[in-house]
Amino acid sequence: MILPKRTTIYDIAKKLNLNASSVSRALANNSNVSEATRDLILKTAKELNYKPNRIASNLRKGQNQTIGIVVPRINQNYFSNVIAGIEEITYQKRYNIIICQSNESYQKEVECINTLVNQQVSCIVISTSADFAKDDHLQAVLDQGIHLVQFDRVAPNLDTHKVLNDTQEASMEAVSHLINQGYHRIALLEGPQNLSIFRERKAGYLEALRKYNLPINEDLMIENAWTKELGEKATEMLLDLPNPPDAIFASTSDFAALGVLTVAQKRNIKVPQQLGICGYANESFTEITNPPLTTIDQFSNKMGKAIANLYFEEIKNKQISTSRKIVNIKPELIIRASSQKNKI
Amino acid sequence: MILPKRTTIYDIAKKLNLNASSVSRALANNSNVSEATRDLILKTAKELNYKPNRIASNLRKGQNQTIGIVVPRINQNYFSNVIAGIEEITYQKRYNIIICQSNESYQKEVECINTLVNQQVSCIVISTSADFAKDDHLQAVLDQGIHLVQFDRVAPNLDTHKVLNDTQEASMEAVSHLINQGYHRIALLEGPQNLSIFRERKAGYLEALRKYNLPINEDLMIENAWTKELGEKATEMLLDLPNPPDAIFASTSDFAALGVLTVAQKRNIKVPQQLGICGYANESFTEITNPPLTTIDQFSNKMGKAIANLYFEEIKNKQISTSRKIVNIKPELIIRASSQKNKI
DNA sequence: TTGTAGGCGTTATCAA
DNA sequence: TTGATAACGCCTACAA
Repeated sequence: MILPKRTTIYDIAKKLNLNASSVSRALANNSNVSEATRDLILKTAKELNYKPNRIASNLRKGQNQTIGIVVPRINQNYFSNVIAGIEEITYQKRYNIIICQSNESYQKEVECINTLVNQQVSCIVISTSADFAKDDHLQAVLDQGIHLVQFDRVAPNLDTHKVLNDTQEASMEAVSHLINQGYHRIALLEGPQNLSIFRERKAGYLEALRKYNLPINEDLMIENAWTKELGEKATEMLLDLPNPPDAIFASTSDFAALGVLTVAQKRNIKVPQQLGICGYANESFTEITNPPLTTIDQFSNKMGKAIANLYFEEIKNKQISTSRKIVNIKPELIIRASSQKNKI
Repeated sequence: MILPKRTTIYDIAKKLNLNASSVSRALANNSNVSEATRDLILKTAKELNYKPNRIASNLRKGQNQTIGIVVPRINQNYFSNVIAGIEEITYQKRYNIIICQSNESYQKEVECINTLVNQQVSCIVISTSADFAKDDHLQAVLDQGIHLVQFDRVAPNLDTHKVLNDTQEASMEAVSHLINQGYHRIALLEGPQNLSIFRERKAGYLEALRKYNLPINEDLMIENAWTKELGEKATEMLLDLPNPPDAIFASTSDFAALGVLTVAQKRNIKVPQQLGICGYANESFTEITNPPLTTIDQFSNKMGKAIANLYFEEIKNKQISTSRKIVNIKPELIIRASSQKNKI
């Protein structure tokens, strides 16, 4: 492909009988250049339609004004909102973002990290894939001298900057709310327990049961129920129990909660009278189900902004090895009709 | 910030008493290097944890293996699906994507374009903002020797590669379907008419009315009704008419259609018996409203893949000025209960 | 205030 | 098959 040659600082310099370094200084607009020549340079730069070559600049300066982001799926509400939040801040700071998706595969996650390292990004922001196994690849990022911020799904044993939801407390609150509404046999839909966030949500559930002296029943805790379909299957199982639950906390996602609701409607079980439901994530559809779903808002957009701000304010100019900062965004229980037995 | 120095090809060369150019050749793994030395080089590269510096490589090669994407909002279902589709392909080709959002602002769109041009991306993929005014900034991209692919919301007068839905035909089909279901006073919720896709959707609506010899009524066409709230307001107005519509085609979005449904429910108007509804975009929630919404699937993920494939197969190695390719992805009418009066 | 020169890490060309 | 060298476009000591 033949590209029309771009104008460089040399072209500007030549036209004005100046040296390229003067042009560089003028365009950086901080150093010592006489006002006259600076104006002249800026004027001809515009005339010649000069666009700075960031690649060259980055190579010279040894850094890329870019933040790399790795998420399981770009087109999942939660993650796209986090990304949008990050972008809002990075844009103001004239940083770029490069986005990769791991597709919930550890293997691809490793490859994504490699790409970003090769691109010399200044910082990598990551939420790990579901089949997260080891954290060597993340350690390697730090070893390469690249900043690392983990969010949401984090490697618990790796001491890095993190932006988290207090997911255990939120789960505790949700289950406590169900109990206070008069539900006493509360089932749990669990996510993959290799991810700490799902372990924490389970811990919150157990904590609430203990707090209210309710029995802990293994039959009521269903593993890996984190899609609508798996939520449906789990619900079928639960409702077929000799002693079925009177409420289900879909700690994995609102999609699972939707699965619960679907099965309840199919079986003509009244929600919330006969079955209470609580989901997780405050997906937009939870408002419009019938009845609307109680759920937990994670403030994904705010998390994104927190991640970016953490980088610019606390991390950017520090050494890799110092001071890990943990930011906690408090999630919020959104109480809707699907769990309000008392109100009926 | 003090970075631990990365290993370069020189480090490898020094260790092996070779020249950097040999190392470069070995790593590029195509040119003429003896197998023995190549193996040696690859081995020590791994030992020294060598990571290629893509920035330097890109500078030297005068091209960035990166595609820049500009969309109104990252966290809108349609766009995040398109992006996910693009990423699937670019990832295989070892390209990166840089994503910017214009936030529906023309001003920010121009700035995004500039950033991407400065980053020397190989190609810019764009869907314009709602207050799209001029296409100078897009023309400028081409003038800079950067490939341009427009999708969905395109500048109609700018002759570039485009990936489109045949939105007029889809609208025509949708309205024809409503007519065939027995609705005869069909209202239209319009999007901003400065965007060609919304003009086309209106054209499809008018085409269907003409085809079936139905009168065209200005009162039934509501401008700028493209959010849930605006959809609600528009519906209130329409239902207050002396001669209200018996169906509403929310050509702008499913969110607007949801607004229609909300107002209908509030007024105890039965859907689809008394009011037919059709939305646009096949958002995930349309399946679970009560009744489920008839809508149009745009195959956003497929569009994303088509965009990326178009670039790699048709554009990448050609000159900017030659052969504009237009790819049409046929959208599909998804018929659900909200428009099926006949079935009742 | 301006000019000179060297280098960031690669790759491409030419010569050996 | 390998080595030497220049160049991609920019920035920054240092000298003038």
